[in-house]
Amino acid sequence: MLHLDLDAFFAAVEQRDKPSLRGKPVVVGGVGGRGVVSTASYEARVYGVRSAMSTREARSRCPHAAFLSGRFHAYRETSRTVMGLLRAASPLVEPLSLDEAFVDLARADLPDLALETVTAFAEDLRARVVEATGGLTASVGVGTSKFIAKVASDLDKPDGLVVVAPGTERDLLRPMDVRVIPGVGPATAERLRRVGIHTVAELESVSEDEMVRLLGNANGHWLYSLARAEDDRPVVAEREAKSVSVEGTYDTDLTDRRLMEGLLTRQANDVAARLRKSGLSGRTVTIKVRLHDFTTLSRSSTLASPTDSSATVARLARALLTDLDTSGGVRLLGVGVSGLADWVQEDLFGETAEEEAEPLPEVEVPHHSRRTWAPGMDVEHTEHGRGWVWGSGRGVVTVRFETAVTPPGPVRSFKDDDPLLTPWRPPEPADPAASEPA
DNA sequence: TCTGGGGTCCTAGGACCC
DNA sequence: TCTGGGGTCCTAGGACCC
Repeated sequence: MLHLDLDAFFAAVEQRDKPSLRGKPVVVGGVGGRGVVSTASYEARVYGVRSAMSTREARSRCPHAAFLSGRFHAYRETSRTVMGLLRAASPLVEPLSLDEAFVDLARADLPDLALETVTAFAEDLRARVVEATGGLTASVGVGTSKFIAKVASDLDKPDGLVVVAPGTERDLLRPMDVRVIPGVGPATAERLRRVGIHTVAELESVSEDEMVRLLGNANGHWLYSLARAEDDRPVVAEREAKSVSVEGTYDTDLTDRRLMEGLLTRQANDVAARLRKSGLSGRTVTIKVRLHDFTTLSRSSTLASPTDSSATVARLARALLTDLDTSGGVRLLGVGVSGLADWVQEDLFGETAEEEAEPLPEVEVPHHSRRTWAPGMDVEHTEHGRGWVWGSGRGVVTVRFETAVTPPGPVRSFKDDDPLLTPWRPPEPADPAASEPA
């Protein structure tokens, strides 16, 4: 088994495409007030910047780094190139993410699986990755199982290769922290720590029954095996999606229910559009709500038959919100669809099922402007999203949001000559009553 | 203004059916 | 009158991964 991991992938793509960033700290991730680091280049890691760290902290540790929000199209394209390279080497390739994959070497075109053969093959593969990607390096691990290959690829990062000889697996693992085992995260590690288990060697001494008692059925059996380097998971080349979801964290907490409904509607539209694009539909709609204090709630509802309709997903999502007390403020909203079924479009030709997105509710926004707000006028404001005027009254304008991202508040920057306001355009969807000038 | 977004899998309780 | 057990589906929450 071979595991390949592209080094600091997102940051490396940025440095490849923008020569001015080469040799400099680069941080890719959320750049908003509540963003986190997705990838830090090795130059940034010197300053202690790490994945999953808040961007705020990364900025304080390394203020001179380039902070980028990411160009996923470029990452996807480069990933495709690498995966193509792997698939040319073996028909059995399992991508784990854009920057990682397992390759079944037993199915590769190799005379044998001797250490020298496999080592030469892996070195050649690494060289080809550099060539095909315009300079991106990969760390590779090879071993007798997925687990060992993955552990091995981590041992000599970046730009390294480690081949673990058969028979040496358990000796390799014994001194390691239990966290090397996939599935042992912070919570499990803490549970183990409390009973005095820190290393794989210590884990080995626990009976299977005790392990199950400690960590539950699935995790107990799983850890018992992996502690002994027993892992016969096959490479699975094609996996079917089980859910599709969209979520967003807002720079300031949401308090306006109408706005929350509008945001859920937009997310539902996005999710349903993605379902249609991939020819899927699902029966269960789930909303996710993270409150100001980070407690996370979910509510779901299952339909009798699968849907890919924006209107259905949106209505269900809004209805599910009704259940929840959001008075303390909401930092995250999300919509997901699961229970997916292949769904063959009835009319393969003829009218493409270009479904109309569910219209977004309007939101009342107080403003401090003497301007006349004509319905249909575009409202562009980075802090409050983009939309158009739906109606207006004294000191208040009703905005139908297209892309609202934060809750409405006083619209400070709306001045009479505000460049963010553009001339009238016809409202859509047309509502005769609302297009009367105010 | 600590704490992303897209996922997967597991657990546990309740409803319901046989 | 009191008490079954297995299986499936649904819901909510949590751990984990990259």
